[in-house]
Amino acid sequence: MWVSTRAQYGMRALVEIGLRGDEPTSLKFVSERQNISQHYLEQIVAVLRRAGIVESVRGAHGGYRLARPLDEVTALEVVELMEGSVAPVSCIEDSENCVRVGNCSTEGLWRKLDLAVRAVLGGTTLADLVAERQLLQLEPLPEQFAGLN
Amino acid sequence: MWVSTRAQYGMRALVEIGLRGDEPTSLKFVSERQNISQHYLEQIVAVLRRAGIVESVRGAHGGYRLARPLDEVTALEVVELMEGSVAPVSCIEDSENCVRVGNCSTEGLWRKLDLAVRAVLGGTTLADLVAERQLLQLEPLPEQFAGLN
DNA sequence: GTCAATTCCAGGTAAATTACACGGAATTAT
DNA sequence: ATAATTCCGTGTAATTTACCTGGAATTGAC
Repeated sequence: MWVSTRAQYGMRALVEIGLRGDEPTSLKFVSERQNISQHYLEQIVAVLRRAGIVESVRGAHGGYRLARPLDEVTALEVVELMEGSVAPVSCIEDSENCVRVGNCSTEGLWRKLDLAVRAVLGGTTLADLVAERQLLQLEPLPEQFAGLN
Repeated sequence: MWVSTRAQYGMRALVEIGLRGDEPTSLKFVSERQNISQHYLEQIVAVLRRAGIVESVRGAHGGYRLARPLDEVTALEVVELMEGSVAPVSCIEDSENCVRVGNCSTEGLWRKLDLAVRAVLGGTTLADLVAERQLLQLEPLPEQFAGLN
């Protein structure tokens, strides 16, 4: 039930980018604040760009900004994009994939799990995460967390 | 958000074993009915045995039976055992693991996800799965599914 | 007491995935 | 011009996954 670092980093990067509104946010900035390899971030954000979640501004003082309003990007969309799928087992996505489909003792369980995951991720948008992040920033953070979260 | 085949196979094997009550069920039988490599099953069931979920009967006509009542084995226990953990990210299991803990914009999301997964898996026992399996068997299956599910 | 059916065990392994790094080309504000 | 950035293809080490191999130990049936 693991979420890859690609998806984790993608989410954290989007919050960072979303937080700064229309001003383009550079990956150098994100990578420093979030302690993520810049080169790795490039690959991750490239996927987000091709999917129309962020848009890029090239050149000096360039960076990325959200291509859509905060509340129109769900965590489900992001995780599904970075992960390929959120389904716990292959037969749920791709019914053809399994001879047992419709006749399997565990199919119902995985289906319930899939729905629960989709409910949580689909019910959370970047707007929620940015809001949470801003709340956190109100309380001054201890030194060790400076520049993080 | 993937569940490994180890966990999938483990669940299916347990349903098969649970279905036959006190009579020990051989892995040959399980592997044929469920189309799972017998050697791979050995490794999986060995883990279940060491965890006290099944017990073995050695020798001819041996096999495995459940070590506990059907309704005292949750899917959560099995998946957690086979997978090591069901947490979506490491910082949830092991708070020490993350400098950002308590100060992270995405922590809440992963925590909600973890709870939802635990609710579904923890709310399902082998008794539920065996019952579902028995319902399926009432309707005669098409030829191609004979011996499956 | 032999034989067949089984669990038990200690390895090995090929393929895929993950989480990056490397090196540079193209673009643009200053 | 220069410096800051995105963009792009490729490489790679480590880990994980999903198995297989080859046997030893145990036990019921005859």
